[in-house]
Amino acid sequence: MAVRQPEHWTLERISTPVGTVLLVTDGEGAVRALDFDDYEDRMLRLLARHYGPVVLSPGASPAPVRAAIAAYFAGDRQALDGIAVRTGGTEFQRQVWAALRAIPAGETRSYGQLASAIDRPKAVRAVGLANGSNPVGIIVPCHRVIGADGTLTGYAGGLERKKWLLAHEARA
Amino acid sequence: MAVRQPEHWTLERISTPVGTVLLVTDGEGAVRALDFDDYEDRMLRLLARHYGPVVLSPGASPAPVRAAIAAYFAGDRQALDGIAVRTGGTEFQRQVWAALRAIPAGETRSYGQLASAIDRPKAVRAVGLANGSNPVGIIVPCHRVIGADGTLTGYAGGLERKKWLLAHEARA
DNA sequence: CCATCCATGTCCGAAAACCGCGAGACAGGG
DNA sequence: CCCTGTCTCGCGGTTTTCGGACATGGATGG
Repeated sequence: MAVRQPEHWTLERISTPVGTVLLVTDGEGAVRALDFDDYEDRMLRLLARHYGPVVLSPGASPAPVRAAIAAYFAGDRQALDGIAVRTGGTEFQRQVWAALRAIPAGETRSYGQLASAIDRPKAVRAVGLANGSNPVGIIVPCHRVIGADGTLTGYAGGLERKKWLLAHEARA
Repeated sequence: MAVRQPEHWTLERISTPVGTVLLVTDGEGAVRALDFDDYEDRMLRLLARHYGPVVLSPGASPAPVRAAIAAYFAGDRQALDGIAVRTGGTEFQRQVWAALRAIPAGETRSYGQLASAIDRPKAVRAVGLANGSNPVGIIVPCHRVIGADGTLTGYAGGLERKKWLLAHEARA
């Protein structure tokens, strides 16, 4: 690792029914990270790993992004679909995260199904790992992946939130 | 490791008495790398390590830099002193490389002396290593460092070139 | 004079550990 | 039987850890 121009991005704290979230957007308005504020250190660690030194300045996110998030929590399940997201990560992780966005709100998939979707039917645990290191929570819906037997298994923000999000998407 | 805006720099091939050299300069005219063309792959590897993906476009270097290099080979020993150099690397490596530029042309230092110069008298081998991974040959004069007993020891461009450069600086 | 040992920072490759899984085997309880 | 819970094991990408190599040189002991 070494010296490199640090990235300069914007950080906004947004209050939601599942708690305050941290939203990081870049100079072009794309979302780089979204996490819960009680896991702030993890988010920072992840950003550092993917991009090296990063400078975050508190400030307002692009209006379309804020609007989409508000709409989602207000009940518009598909409001997040149009948001531009840009991530680091390995080729494999990007594939997994891309596949996540293809799961429609209101539905779920098992880890195995997801693995098959990216043509690596046996890389089931690896998919779990990649899922767990998704830097853009909620928008990239890692919460829509559950165990083959229907168990919620795990969630980086706590199972309560996973449950809430799934219920929210089911009722809307 | 991961995605990151690639840097865009200029690459020029320059013919010299010690063979063709590759000169990389950034948008602000600072030298980022200089190596011999028979070690091109090593230079690219080093750039990649320090900066991540880098795009090099063949083109002319800034006039002052070219002039300085020409003057140096024509016999003006101190012509390289004013050239702006910017490097990656760890804190330790940067200290070593900075100390190198302080060695006047026509003189040499031992690895031990160099180590003492940066206040780490025992980090002798480490200095050797840092020396060997100097990305900016000739301008940052790693060739002016020799063994405590006067042996030339090693040089990333081959001992012949080290010998030639030292003789050149001695005779001018 | 020669052989050995050690300090020191960094890189690189190999190996091991880690897991947000899931299928199959088995034992109990109704 | 059927359903459930528990255990075991293989899966595969990523991260972490560890050990060696090195552009040296001074001290020590034969």
